[in-house]
Amino acid sequence: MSITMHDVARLAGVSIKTVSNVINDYQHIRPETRERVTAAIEELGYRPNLTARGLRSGRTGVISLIIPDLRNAYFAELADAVMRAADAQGLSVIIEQSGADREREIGLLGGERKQKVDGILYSALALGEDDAYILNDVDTPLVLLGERIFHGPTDHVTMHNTEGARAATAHLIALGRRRIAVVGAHRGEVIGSAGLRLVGYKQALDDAGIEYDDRLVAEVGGWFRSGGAQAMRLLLESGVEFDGVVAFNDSMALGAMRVMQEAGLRIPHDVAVIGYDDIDETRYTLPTLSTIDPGKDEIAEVAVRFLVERIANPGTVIEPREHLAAFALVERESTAVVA
Amino acid sequence: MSITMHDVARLAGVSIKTVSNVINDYQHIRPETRERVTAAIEELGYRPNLTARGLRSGRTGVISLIIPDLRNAYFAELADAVMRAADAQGLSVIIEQSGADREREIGLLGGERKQKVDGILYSALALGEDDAYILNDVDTPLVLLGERIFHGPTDHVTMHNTEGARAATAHLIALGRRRIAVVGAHRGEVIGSAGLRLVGYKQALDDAGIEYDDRLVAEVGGWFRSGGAQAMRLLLESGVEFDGVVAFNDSMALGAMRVMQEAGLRIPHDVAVIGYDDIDETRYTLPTLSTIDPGKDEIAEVAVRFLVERIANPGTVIEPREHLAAFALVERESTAVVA
DNA sequence: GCGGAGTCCTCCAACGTTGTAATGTGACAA
DNA sequence: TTGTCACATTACAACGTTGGAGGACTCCGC
Repeated sequence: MSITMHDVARLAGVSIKTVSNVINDYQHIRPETRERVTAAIEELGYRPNLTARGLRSGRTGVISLIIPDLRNAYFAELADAVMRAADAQGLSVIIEQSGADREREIGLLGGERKQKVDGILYSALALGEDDAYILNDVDTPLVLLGERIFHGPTDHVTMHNTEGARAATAHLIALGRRRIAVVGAHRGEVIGSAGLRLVGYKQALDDAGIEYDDRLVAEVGGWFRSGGAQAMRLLLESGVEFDGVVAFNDSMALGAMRVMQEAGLRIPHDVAVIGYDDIDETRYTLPTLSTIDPGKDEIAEVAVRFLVERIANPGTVIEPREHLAAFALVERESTAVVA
Repeated sequence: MSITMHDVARLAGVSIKTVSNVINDYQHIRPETRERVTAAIEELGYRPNLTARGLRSGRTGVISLIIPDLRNAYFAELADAVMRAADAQGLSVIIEQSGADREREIGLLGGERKQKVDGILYSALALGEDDAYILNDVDTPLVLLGERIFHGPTDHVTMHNTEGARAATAHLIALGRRRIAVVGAHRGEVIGSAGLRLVGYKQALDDAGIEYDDRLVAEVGGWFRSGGAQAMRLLLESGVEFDGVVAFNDSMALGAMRVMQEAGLRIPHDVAVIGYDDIDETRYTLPTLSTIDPGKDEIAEVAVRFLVERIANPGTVIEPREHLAAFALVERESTAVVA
C-alpha cells in the first residue's frame, strides 16, 4: 500500500523509532544516521500518516469554523480570513454551516463531527445569552465569535459594535445630516449586533444633541439585502423624512440603496448612506458604500491564536479572554460631501 | 480520559468486538445483547473515535474542496452547495484556497494536507490543458471541476459553457439587440470559461446572421467587478456603439453596469445586460441582473456523488466520467422588454 | 445422544505512529 | 579494571478501532 516508517527504517537500516525521532527533531541522533534516514525518506517519498499520528497524539491538525451561512458575504470573508490565519499555523479548517438555526447551532457542538477537530471557532447567530451554559459542556477548546453571548465561559473575540455604529452615525452627523434612519434594528434586543449597534447610534445622536425618533428606526428580521430593501420600502411609505441612513450591515445598506434609487432619491445628495462590515462588494456599487471595517483579519488572527493556545495547553486553565478588534471608518461615495 | 469501547464493553458485559459489531450493524447479534450494548452506549454517552476508525479503515470522512477564492461569490456559493451535498453523505469538507495561483494549485495536490482527506474536489483556475498529466500522479480520488482541463484522467463535472453563453446572447438578440458587446474575453483562449463562452456568443450571432465585430469584445484579466468596470470604461471610450452586453460572469456584469450607469446609460433601455453564474446578489441589484444559472447545485451534487463512488470502490477502475449540468436562463430587469 | 448447521460472541492481530523505559556504546575519571 | 555518564538507538506498549478466525452454544434431525 503506501509507504510507512517501517519501509524507511528498513531501507536506512535503523529502527522505526529512530525514523520517528528524525522526523520529530529529537536531539540525540548522530548526524550520519540522520542523513541516512532523511535520504531514505527522500528516496521512498515517505509522508507520515496523519491519522496514525492523530490517534497517537490526540490531535488532528484540523479546526472547525461554525458559521451561519457562507453565502453571506461577511461570513465568506471571515472564513477566508480564518483560513489564512489557520494556514499560517499549519491547521486545516472544516467549515460547518448552521443556517442560523438554533437547534443546528447547538447540534453542531455535540455531534460526532467534533471528533475530527482539535478546536472550534464558533460564530452563533441564533443562540442567546441564556444558552451560554451550553458552552460549558463542550470539552473541545472553543473560541466564541460574534455578539450573542458575552462573558461566557470561553474566549471571545468580537468587534467594537457600539463604537463602530456610533462612529458611523457621527460621520453622517458631521456631514450635516440630522434625520438619520436606521435599517436593521431588532427591537428589544439588548446584546447581539443589532442591540449594540443601536446603542451606538443613540449615543451619537446624544452627543450631537439630536433627539431620537422611533419612526426612523426600521426593524429587519434577517440581515439580508431583501430585508434592507423591505425596510426601506416601509420607511418611504411611512412618509417620515430622513437625509441619512445607517444600515447595520452592508447587505441591508445595498438593499436599501436600491429601493431609494428606484424611488428617485439621489445618494448621497438626498440621503447619505453608511453600512457596516466593509464587504468587498461595497467598493464596486453605485455609489460606492461608506462603511465600518470591523477588523475581520484581526478577529480571525486573534481567534485562531487563542484557539491554538488552548489546544497546545490542554490541562491548563486559562481565564476566558475577551478581545475586541479595532474598527475603522471607510469613507466612500455614499457619504461624500455634496455641494 | 474519554469513553472508549472498552468502557462500554465492560458495562454491558460483552467483548469490545461485540460493541463494535453493534455499532456497525452486524447481522448476528441477539436482540437482548444489542439492547444491553446500546443501553451502555447511551448511559456512558459513548462516541466512536473517528481517528481510530480512520486509522483502521483508511478513511477519514473528510473531503477537500480546492477553489481559488472564497471571497468570490460564485465559489462561495459553490462551496455552500458542496457542503450541503457532502453533509447529505455524512462527509465533512475542508476548503483550501489556491488564490488562482498555478504553483499553489499544484502544490495543494501534493502536500501533507492530502492525507487528512478521502478525496478531492478540484476546481483549478490557473492550470492549463498541459498540466493534465499532474492529475495522473494523484493517488487520492479526485473529481475535477471547472473548464481548464477536458478529457483528463479523472471524473469531470462542469457546465454547459458554450450553450449557456449562446442562450444568453440569443436572449439579447430576441429582444432586438444587434450590437452586443462581450465583457470578459481572453483572446486566444480556446478552452477555459472565457474561450468556451466566446464560442457560444459567436454561435448565437451566427444563428441570427449578425456579423462578429471584434471591437465589441472586451478582454478582462481577472473576472472581478473591477475588471468588468475597467472593460466597460474602455468600451465607452472607444466610441463603439452597442445596445447589449453579455458579461461572462455576474461580477463583471455588475462592474460594467456601474460604469454604464455612471455614464448615464439606462439599463435595459439603452443597453440590455446579461451575466453568468446566477449569484445571489443579482437578485438585488438595480436593475436586477438577468443571468445564466449554471446549475451549481447539480454540479455539487454530482461531483460529490462521483467522488463518493470512487472512494467507496478503491480498487475498481472506473472510466473517467464527464458530467455537464443543466443550465437555465434567468430573466430579470436588466433584459426586460422596453416600450 | 451425536453430528452438523447455524447463530452469537470472543480473541488476536493489525492500522502507523509516538512515549517510556531500557539497552548499547564509548569516553573518561577513579 | 571498573564505574559513571552522556549520548545514540531500540523494544515494547500503547492510542481506539475493526477484520478474520475460530470457539461455544443452541437447535435440529436422525
